[in-house]
Amino acid sequence: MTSTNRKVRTRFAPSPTGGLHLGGVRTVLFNYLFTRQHNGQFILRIEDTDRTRFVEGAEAYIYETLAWCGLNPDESPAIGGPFGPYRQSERKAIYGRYAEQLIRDGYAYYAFDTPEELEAMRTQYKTAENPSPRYDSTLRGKMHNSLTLSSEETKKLLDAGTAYVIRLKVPENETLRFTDMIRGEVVFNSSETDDKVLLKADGMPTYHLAVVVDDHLMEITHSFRGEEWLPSAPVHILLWKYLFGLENMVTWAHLPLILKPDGNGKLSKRDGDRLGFPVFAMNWTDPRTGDFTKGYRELGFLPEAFVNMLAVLGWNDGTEQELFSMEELLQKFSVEKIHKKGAKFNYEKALWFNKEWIKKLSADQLKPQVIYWLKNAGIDISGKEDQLPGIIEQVKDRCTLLSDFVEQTSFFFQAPEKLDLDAVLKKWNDQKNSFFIELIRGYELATDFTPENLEHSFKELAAASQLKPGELMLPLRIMLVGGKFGPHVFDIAAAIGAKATISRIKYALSLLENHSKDA
RNA sequence: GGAGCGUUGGUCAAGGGGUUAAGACACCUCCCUUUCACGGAGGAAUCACGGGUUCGAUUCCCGUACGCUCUACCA
Repeated sequence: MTSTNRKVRTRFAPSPTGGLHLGGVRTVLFNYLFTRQHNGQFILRIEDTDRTRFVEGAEAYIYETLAWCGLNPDESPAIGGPFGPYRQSERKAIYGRYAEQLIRDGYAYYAFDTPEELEAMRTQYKTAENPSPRYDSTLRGKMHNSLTLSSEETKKLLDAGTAYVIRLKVPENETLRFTDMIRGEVVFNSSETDDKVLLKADGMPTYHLAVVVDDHLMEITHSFRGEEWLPSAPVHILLWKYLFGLENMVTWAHLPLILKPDGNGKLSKRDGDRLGFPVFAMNWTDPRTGDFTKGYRELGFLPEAFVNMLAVLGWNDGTEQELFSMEELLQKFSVEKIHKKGAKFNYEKALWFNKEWIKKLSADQLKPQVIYWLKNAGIDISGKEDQLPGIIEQVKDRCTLLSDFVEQTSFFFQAPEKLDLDAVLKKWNDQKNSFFIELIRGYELATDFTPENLEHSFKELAAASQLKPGELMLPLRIMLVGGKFGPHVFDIAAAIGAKATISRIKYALSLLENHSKDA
């Protein structure tokens, strides 16, 4: 009946008020997957009708986030399209016309109540049973509007330039229903919704008017939005009915919320700050306050992992599979399998996804990212680029975040800055010291510096010195790597070469000697 | 207060009238590993509660409880 024969068109309609929240990106993802599966078009529309909340740079941030995630729109303010403009602030006149039309048709009215009057109404009618009185059919007769005023009075006020809003005249006791793609049929009674403001005093529309008008004008067929919008669906249903016909209404899908890990409730940026994980996709600095908020990208997440993690937060294909590439998501995603229940966000699991994706990607695929992180950390890899894929291959199973590549690979390029001497000091003695002096001699003479040869001569010397190799390997590791981590120690020695190996051993020996003296 | 939505292990979840109720994260034990990881083996749930329907309900229906969202000239 509705849009089955129309070309699928969806939209993501964020407000440019700050960084993009996890939930926002997931909404984009589901939009995108659904749209691509139906060979439709995905539109980015900027809902900047609230001038007071507009934040410079937020729109650019949105483009960058979508690009990073590989979720680019087909139409947007930046790239244009046949249904522009795509910024609601630039469509102001359009909404005004529809609001006036609603008034002419008797579905809306002018309201002149000042904020103070509204406040007075709320306190006056507030009772224990009704803590938040609404501007609705029961009360509008008592307020200052074109329904209670004579048409002459109304005209006079309008002509005098009196500030006004246009409110929807919500009918009494009307059953309003629609079929949600995720929840099935949802029913409301119109008496439960108030006379929502459609057009604000500054002439800008509220979300309710703008979303319906634009969805119609932009020929949107399916609308994915967060569950927090469900209670305002009756307003939108009414608007569709009065303006464009219920038969043309978009098909809605109200997505479950992403909840905070502890306790309950919507996940907010503050929860991330409090619990120590990002909620925004990328770093964000509020230009007004200077407040800085960390993002997933800069923390060292791969976009593949970020998208994957979001996809399975509230969706699952019914199998055991958890790791999905974008191609697989495009193939397997289905709205029917989106959950109804909100999911508590689990950062540990998000890290796990990143770790899995680092393991999953090849060294070549990881290489540009690793180079970026190493350069950022001031590590000079010049002359060793060719070795990088091999090095990445050796350490990638040990990395959870891309940033971990710095610690896990830096010792291949430069001597460790700090040595975990405590790890060796406890069991250090002259015998071991002599062993390493001998080892240096041996390695200086070594012609074939392969891991196998190095290990072989190391063990031979250990046996000759009557020492257990196990007690010597950790010291060697500390000397070369700086700490108790990393790939096999002889692989590292071979990779950095004889010269570096020997100088690092010598340097460590000198430190150990000083410590022994001190003690 | 009201309305709407929801309720399978600590978390994410599969499943769905008859099952030993999958799997993953985290946690614990062990194996592998002369580091750290990877990997491997194992450990824990009568599916919120109460009624129905049924030969049989975690699965269907109705209540209850609990939770969430909304209740702005914000989206």
